[in-house]
Amino acid sequence: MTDLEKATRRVHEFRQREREILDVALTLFLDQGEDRVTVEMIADKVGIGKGTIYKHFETKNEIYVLLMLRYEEELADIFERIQESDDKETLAREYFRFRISDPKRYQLFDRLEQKVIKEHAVPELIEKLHRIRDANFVHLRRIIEARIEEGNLEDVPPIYHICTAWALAHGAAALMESPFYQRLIEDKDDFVDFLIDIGIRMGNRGQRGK
Amino acid sequence: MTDLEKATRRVHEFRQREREILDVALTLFLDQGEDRVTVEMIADKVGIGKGTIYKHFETKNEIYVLLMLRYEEELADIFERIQESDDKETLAREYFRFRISDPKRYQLFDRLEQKVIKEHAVPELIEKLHRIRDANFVHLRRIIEARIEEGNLEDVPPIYHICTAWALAHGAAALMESPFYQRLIEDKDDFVDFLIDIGIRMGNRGQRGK
Amino acid sequence: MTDLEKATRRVHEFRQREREILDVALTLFLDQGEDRVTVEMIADKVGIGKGTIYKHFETKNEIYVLLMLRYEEELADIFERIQESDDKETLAREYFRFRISDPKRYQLFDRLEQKVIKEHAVPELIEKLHRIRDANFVHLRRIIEARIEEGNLEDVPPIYHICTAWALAHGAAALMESPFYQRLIEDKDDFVDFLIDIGIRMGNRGQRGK
Amino acid sequence: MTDLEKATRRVHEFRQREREILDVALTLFLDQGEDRVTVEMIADKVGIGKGTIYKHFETKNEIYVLLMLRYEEELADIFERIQESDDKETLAREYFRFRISDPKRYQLFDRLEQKVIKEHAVPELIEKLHRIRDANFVHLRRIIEARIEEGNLEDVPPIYHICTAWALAHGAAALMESPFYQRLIEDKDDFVDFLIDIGIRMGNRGQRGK
DNA sequence: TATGAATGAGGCTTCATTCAT
DNA sequence: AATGAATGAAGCCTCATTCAT
Repeated sequence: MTDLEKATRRVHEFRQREREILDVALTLFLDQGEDRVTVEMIADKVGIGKGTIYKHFETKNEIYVLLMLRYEEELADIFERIQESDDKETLAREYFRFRISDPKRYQLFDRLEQKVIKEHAVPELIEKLHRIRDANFVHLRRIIEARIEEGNLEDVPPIYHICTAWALAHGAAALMESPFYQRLIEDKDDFVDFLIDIGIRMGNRGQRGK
Repeated sequence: MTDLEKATRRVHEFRQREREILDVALTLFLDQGEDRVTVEMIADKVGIGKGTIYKHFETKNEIYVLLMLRYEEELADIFERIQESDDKETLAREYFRFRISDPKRYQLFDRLEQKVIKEHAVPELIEKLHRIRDANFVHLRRIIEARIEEGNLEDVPPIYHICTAWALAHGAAALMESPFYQRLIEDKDDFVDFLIDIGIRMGNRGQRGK
Repeated sequence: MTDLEKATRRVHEFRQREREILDVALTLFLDQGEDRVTVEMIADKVGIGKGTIYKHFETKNEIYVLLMLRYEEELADIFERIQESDDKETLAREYFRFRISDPKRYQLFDRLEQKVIKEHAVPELIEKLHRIRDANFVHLRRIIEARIEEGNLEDVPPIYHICTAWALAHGAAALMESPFYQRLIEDKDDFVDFLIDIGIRMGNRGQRGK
Repeated sequence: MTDLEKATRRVHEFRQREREILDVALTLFLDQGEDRVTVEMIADKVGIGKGTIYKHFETKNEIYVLLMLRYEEELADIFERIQESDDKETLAREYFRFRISDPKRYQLFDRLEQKVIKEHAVPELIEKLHRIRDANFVHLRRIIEARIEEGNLEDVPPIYHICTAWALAHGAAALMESPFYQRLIEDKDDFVDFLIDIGIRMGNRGQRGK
């Protein structure tokens, strides 16, 4: 094996470990709440020393943001893959399903973002996060605009439709987790179908009062 | 002044101070985030000693929940006042407006509830909180049922409509706060009208695909 | 009723309340440990205000010492009553029985005395406590001396016999409370008889190695 | 130096520091009373940070119990070393001397055990403490049984003799510390000899009233 | 005289981060 | 590069005592 190969492999292993740390951190955060999870717990579960974590990430806040970035990139992938699809509804449906499917994770990220922003921590990463979201937005906006042009969606600024969808998805994620509301819904699958249906049609033309 | 009057006044002043503490706490929590606000900061701003806070509330968690209770009781008042109204839509509209009007507060409470529940703290108060919510629910449900009977709303379990509305309101509250989405909406009032309109009609009969 | 009578009665009620406070304090201390019992708890159980306690006693430490004084005075009463008795052994036996009979109380006082002395609190009361003990000592010493003269007890300084008896009684009190040792003794009454017997005879002449 | 050696040395140093902390804690507890000694004071005297203490011990209570464990293990060592000795009295004499020799320490532990048990803290360590005591007991019991068989000790359950000895030793330890009794004994050594002698013979056959 | 709200010093504990090895 | 012992700021909470009414 050449030195180059060795170096390459080392870099690869380093990245691999990074991913592993993030995976473990996410699991623990979801399980116990980010406040109860210490850096040491993460290190222990990965099987490395606490100091090693700090070779990969500057602060705990950085871990938070990197997890959010991963999430947003997954979302970007979905957009990418579906882009070409002719089905005008699939995108919206996928978007909702992805966002609602793992509400705990989404809620976690929501909390984390608020916390990190409040502390003005890792501003460059936050910047990057917002850039990716912007990009994802562009995709959404294009779809919306097309559907408005076709006369399917009410002709308001596209951002209105997007934000409304975002709000419903966000609220739905919270709903799923709420122990209070949870116990009042018997057939969860049926309800989710109902909700998604509403989400998809709620901005349709002719749906609001004339 | 009789002894009784004195005692009554003292009780009144005690309650007054309690309210004052809660007001200050809420302001600080909204302003700086509950984690950054220490009990001492609250005491300082009220102009009392740290220990005095603990004459009124057992723990910081109790302050959290009492704030949430106040919120939910305000909501109950709204329901009470509107109850008799004939206007089938007013209730829903008021509900949305109240919930969306102060999103920061709502988000705060959402975070607090999750935190308190995770720590299994002050379970009796949490219990009480949920009881009040249950009561508020009953009002909502009655309206929904009436509108379904009139044939205005799609005939699914009323809870579906309620939860969907809850989700949209919750998501809307979050949306308003999101620094990211915020900067993309120019005419906020117009958008809120759009959103509330959607909220009110989204479960209307005949709106979903046949 | 004359003013004098009124005043007398008031004084009497005041003393009565004082006794009541001490009774309640003792009960609570024995039950929950002096550290866990707050002045407020005592006031609540007596049914008076916290401030009232401080009309009767300067500090919590004073309550401690007054309880110890009561104990030592009870002991003095025993000595008084038995004084005239001819039975040379009764006194010693009574002494042991009294001391051992309520080990929890004795242990409490032991702890309290150490605490108060360590803090150099209420030195006059501590002084008084020691004076009463001295007086009780005199009684004990007289008996011991008489028995030595009769040739029943080994002829060492009387204080030796007294201290040894004190030590055994003290240790016995601790023993009774020890959860560890407690479970190893089946017939407690039988053991106490054995112990008292040993206590009474342990300094008898001719019992030590020649 | 190999990595293994390094690791070994590091472990050794860690244990060493642990011992150091316990030593300092004991000194301070004996000197000023456990309640007046804060964790910070211990850290300061050892010359380390407050947080470091918590790398070694979970709570202040754990420090308490570990000190007690050390004491009980020293006792076990004494038993171990003397085990083979033929001298039937040496064990008892050693036991008494050890227990009485450092009364302040013994009293401290007694207080600590009561406190820790009352708070239901570190139950596993308390469990372990009791196990060691049980083991020490077995040694004592064997000796006692042998002496009963030889006809030297009164034939009552061996536990009676043990508990009586325990009580006397415990009481003697308290006695030595009592500022009150202390000033009445002039020749302390002579008295201790007397006491130990009594301790050793007090259960001898034929000593109780026929 | 009785009250009880107010006080604030002081204790224990947590944990993100640093740095010498 | 990896480690993990050390750090110390910071937070929550307790409670004996005071004092104005």
